[in-house]
Amino acid sequence: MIAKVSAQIKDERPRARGRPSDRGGKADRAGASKATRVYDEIKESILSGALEPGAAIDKIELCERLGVSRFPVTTAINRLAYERLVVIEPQHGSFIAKISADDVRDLMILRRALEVEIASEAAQRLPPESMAALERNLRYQQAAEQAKDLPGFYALDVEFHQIIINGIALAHANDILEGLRAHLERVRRLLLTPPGRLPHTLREHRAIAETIKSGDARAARAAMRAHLEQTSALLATVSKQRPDLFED
Amino acid sequence: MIAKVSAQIKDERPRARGRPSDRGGKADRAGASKATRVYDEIKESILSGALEPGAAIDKIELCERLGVSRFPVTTAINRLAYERLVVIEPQHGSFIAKISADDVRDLMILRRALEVEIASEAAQRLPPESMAALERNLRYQQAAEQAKDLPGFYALDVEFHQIIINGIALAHANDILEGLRAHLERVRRLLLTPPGRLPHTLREHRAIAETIKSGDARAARAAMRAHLEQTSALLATVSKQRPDLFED
DNA sequence: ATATGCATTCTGGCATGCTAGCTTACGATT
DNA sequence: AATCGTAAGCTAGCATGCCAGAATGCATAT
Repeated sequence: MIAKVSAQIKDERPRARGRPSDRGGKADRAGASKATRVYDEIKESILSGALEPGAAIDKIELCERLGVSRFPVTTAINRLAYERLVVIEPQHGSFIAKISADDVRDLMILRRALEVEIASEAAQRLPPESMAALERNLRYQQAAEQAKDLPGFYALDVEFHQIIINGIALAHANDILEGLRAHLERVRRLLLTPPGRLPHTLREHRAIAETIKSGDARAARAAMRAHLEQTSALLATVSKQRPDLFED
Repeated sequence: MIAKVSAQIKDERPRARGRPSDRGGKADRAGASKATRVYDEIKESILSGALEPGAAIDKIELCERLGVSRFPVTTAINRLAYERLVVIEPQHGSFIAKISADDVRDLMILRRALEVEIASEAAQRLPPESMAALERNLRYQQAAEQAKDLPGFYALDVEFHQIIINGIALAHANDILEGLRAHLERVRRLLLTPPGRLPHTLREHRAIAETIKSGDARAARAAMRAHLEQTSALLATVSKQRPDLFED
């Protein structure tokens, strides 16, 4: 028996299903590769705002703090660069991507385009389980709204949209929207949604669920479009009040 | 202007080391990093069909053939895995992603959703230079159609759509559609478009350009939707004739 | 003959040392 | 004093060696 040190590597369980970007689940920190763990760590820091736009990423410090070598960190940063959350300047440094107001606008256009189409598809072929999940989610939303639980409501909001996407099994759409939402999430955490909008949002969600349930693709389209146009408008107005948060 | 592939890296021009006449091949991207060159190389092989779906990627052979170490190859394959063109199975191997008929259908839904929205935006704010480029592109398309130059026509087809996207400066949309098109390109090269459709395609392109020029967002939407629904239908019917090319 | 176990030999993940470009700051020259 | 050239210190890119998991094939036992 060799007295191998292997530092803190003890409970490595690389599950057979080791995909770089699995579903949007939360409990995916256990059996992943080091690169994936570092990726998750940095991404969370970016989305939460702990790493501010434009800030340099100190790889060495990250290596020491996470107890890994530079390789997983480099791999993780490459992934983040691919989704444009960081910008790599060769032979110079890696930096947290800045947010431009134009980008936010564009991202919302794209998100709207995709989700409107998805709503249409869902009206035609959302499986009953997903419909049930949607209605259950709406009941929780109501509870969160009455309790004025803003973070809870937001989590349910995200889940609401995800149930629809997962229901119609558009794997690529899910990936893409995940990427879009990552960017939008950054600004959302900067610009707090006014609590007064919760009842409206809940109403809009209900309208979406109802139109999907009725199977009316056109109505579902319209409901989703109206909902996301509200969100777009909100982002636009609030971001105008805080131009300091954006570049250009 | 040619869209830069994976433009998350700001500048790339590391001078090659002491090996002036590396490969006698074409110096298509002499200024890019090795990882990017390998990425381009593999991607082209996948899109062209030289590497068939399901095939294993022999890293060592790639290293020797391209004269690089395993690092750039690993980095390149990681990027490709991120866009789902290859599947990495840890401790087992990396394989060219298979094509499923469902994926093709989903990808076309997404592409349609995005491009319809983009057409609408373009009708409202496509700059005159892009409009001019569009009209010039259409004249070339006519020439290619009359010459029955199928590859040439396809290249112009791709450019046509790209002019619109670049014109309204949706950087993210460009990236995403680039990724979608990469997948769709694979099946396109497998399923040759019947030459008889060229005149129809040209007519549809003209209709799109005209509606954009007129500034009628709704009409542009409809024209783009009609065009891409034709493409979807074509892909669907032809792929039914060749089920052997897909999995499931 | 079949099934089981073991070892060979693949593979990708990871650690680490080296190379070269970019930035900055400091000192020399005018 | 202002400017320019140079060197020092950063960085990411790259090469390479090692490790562990996973398939494969062979040998052995039943």
